[in-house]
Amino acid sequence: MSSENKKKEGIVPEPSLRRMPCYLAYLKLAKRRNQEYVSSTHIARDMGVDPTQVTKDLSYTSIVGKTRVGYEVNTLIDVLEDFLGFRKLDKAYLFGAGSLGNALLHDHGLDQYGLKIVAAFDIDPKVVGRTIEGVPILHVSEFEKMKDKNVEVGILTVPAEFAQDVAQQMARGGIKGIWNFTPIRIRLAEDCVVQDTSLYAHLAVMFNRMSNIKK
Amino acid sequence: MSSENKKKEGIVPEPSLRRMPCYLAYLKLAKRRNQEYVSSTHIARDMGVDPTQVTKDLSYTSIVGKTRVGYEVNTLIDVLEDFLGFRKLDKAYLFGAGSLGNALLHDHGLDQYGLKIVAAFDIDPKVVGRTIEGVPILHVSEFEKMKDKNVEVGILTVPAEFAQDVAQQMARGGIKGIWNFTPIRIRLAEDCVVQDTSLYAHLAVMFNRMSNIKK
DNA sequence: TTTTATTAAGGATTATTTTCTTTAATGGAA
DNA sequence: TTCCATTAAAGAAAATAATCCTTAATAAAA
Ligand SMILES: NC(=O)c1ccc[n+]([C@@H]2O[C@H](COP(=O)([O-])OP(=O)(O)OC[C@H]3O[C@@H](n4cnc5c(N)ncnc54)[C@H](O)[C@@H]3O)[C@@H](O)[C@H]2O)c1
Ligand SMILES: NC(=O)c1ccc[n+]([C@@H]2O[C@H](COP(=O)([O-])OP(=O)(O)OC[C@H]3O[C@@H](n4cnc5c(N)ncnc54)[C@H](O)[C@@H]3O)[C@@H](O)[C@H]2O)c1
Repeated sequence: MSSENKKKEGIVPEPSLRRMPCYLAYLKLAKRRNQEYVSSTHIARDMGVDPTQVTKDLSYTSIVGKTRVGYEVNTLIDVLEDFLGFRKLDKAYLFGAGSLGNALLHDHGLDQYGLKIVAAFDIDPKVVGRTIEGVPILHVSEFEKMKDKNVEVGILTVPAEFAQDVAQQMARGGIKGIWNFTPIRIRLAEDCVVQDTSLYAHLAVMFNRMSNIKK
Repeated sequence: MSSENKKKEGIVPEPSLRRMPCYLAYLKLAKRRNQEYVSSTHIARDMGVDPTQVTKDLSYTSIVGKTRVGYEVNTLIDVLEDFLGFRKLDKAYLFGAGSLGNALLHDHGLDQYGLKIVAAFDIDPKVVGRTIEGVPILHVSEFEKMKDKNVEVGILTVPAEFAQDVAQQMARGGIKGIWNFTPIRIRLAEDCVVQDTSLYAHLAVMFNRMSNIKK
């Protein structure tokens, strides 16, 4: 009888999820300052957000705060990292070892946040066969043969015109989550999550806000 | 009498701004297929969004659609690129030439979307003085002396603990828009825009949605 | 011990964003 | 020509998210 509700219940709003890594970063700085407890009031003041928004966001996790004291910093860090999936390391394939793909391959920061690129795929003979930062670049045709059940995340950095096709290929190959850096909206079956991260979109917002200020 | 309203009026909602680069990408593909006109109905169907959302979003620009026909593809591309600020090239400084900063320096895609990194700043003697992809890496102390009025955009890729300080330095040096890749919420005066782009936030959302599907 | 100030948490209210509905226009078919 | 199907655009309604308000708890001060 609650199966229709089940869909909604347990669903965390995207705005809240997006703020959580910010709280995490703030807490890590607080830990360095040897703070044992930190209250939503202080988090909110320091971060320039609303205090009740902080408690609401954190209430989606299992953390319980102490009245008049706040949240235990160490516990909250653990809870958040766990909740956000930053603790376990997900293996990922990268599709499209071009300019942006190369940039991501050169970046070591992601390892600390639960993501490890184990192989890259491309079609350009000039890059296929090479190795970047220890990650082999294979031809996309190799992907079909691999079917590694341990790799569920795919990073999509191919040119826009191939985005939809490659995404479908990824889904067929068992990829369950696509981190999509192209500005294309991917249409796929329900069992594959597509997370859009358009850098251009952020640039567009920044340019617009800048021109607003100049009146 | 309308000065209180002036603040609101002309303000484009962030969700709309974020969708616009997607429309642009879609239109460029349509142009390649030699489509002269494209309607909101078709854009919406292909992209998996609501048709009225498309018209609402596009109504923030100067474009006017033709009843029963749609929008002229070429005009809409021009209008959108102009509206989003992708036409004129903004010069940018990069602060923090570490793993992510290097990645951005190696990436040539941004040039096409209105952003050109002309110099990078760091404090690490191991990188200061070097050149990456033609971009010189200078010591941050050099920034103070430069005061180049033509550079209004700053890219922030320093470790979290220095983010606030470096951001303040940037604002003092005349930077009007900070593209913030750190997970820290920057607190600054009103005349400097801060655009947060936390890759971790997107990862967090993707991991969460993936675990939801697994039930 | 009593009071005070601060807090988490839950519910109510307000603001924002999305979706639905209606209207008027118009190219193309009959 | 007349009708029909499709569209942009504007306004209404619904859904979602942010903010405000209240309550109960409790450390610290008096
Ligand atoms: N470069 C950026 O700054 C940037 C920023 C945001 C988004 N993007 C988007 O990311 C995507 C890639 O951008 P880029 O600048 O790296 O382009 P790019 O042309 O440098 O790289 C694309 C790579 O994908 C490969 N490729 C093409 N078809 C393929 C296929 N079927 N399977 C696997 N690989 C294939 C190409 O050989 C090439 O190496 C584009 O959609 C772009 O819009 C780029
Ligand atoms: N690497 C990633 O994948 C990634 C993704 C998202 C966000 N981030 C964020 O981006 C930031 C940088 O990450 P990273 O992995 O590149 O770290 P990093 O340590 O590799 O690079 C940081 C660089 O900043 C320099 N620096 C330090 N203090 C400075 C100062 N005062 N002025 C100028 N430069 C200074 C350091 O010398 C170093 O070169 C962090 O805040 C991180 O959270 C990183």
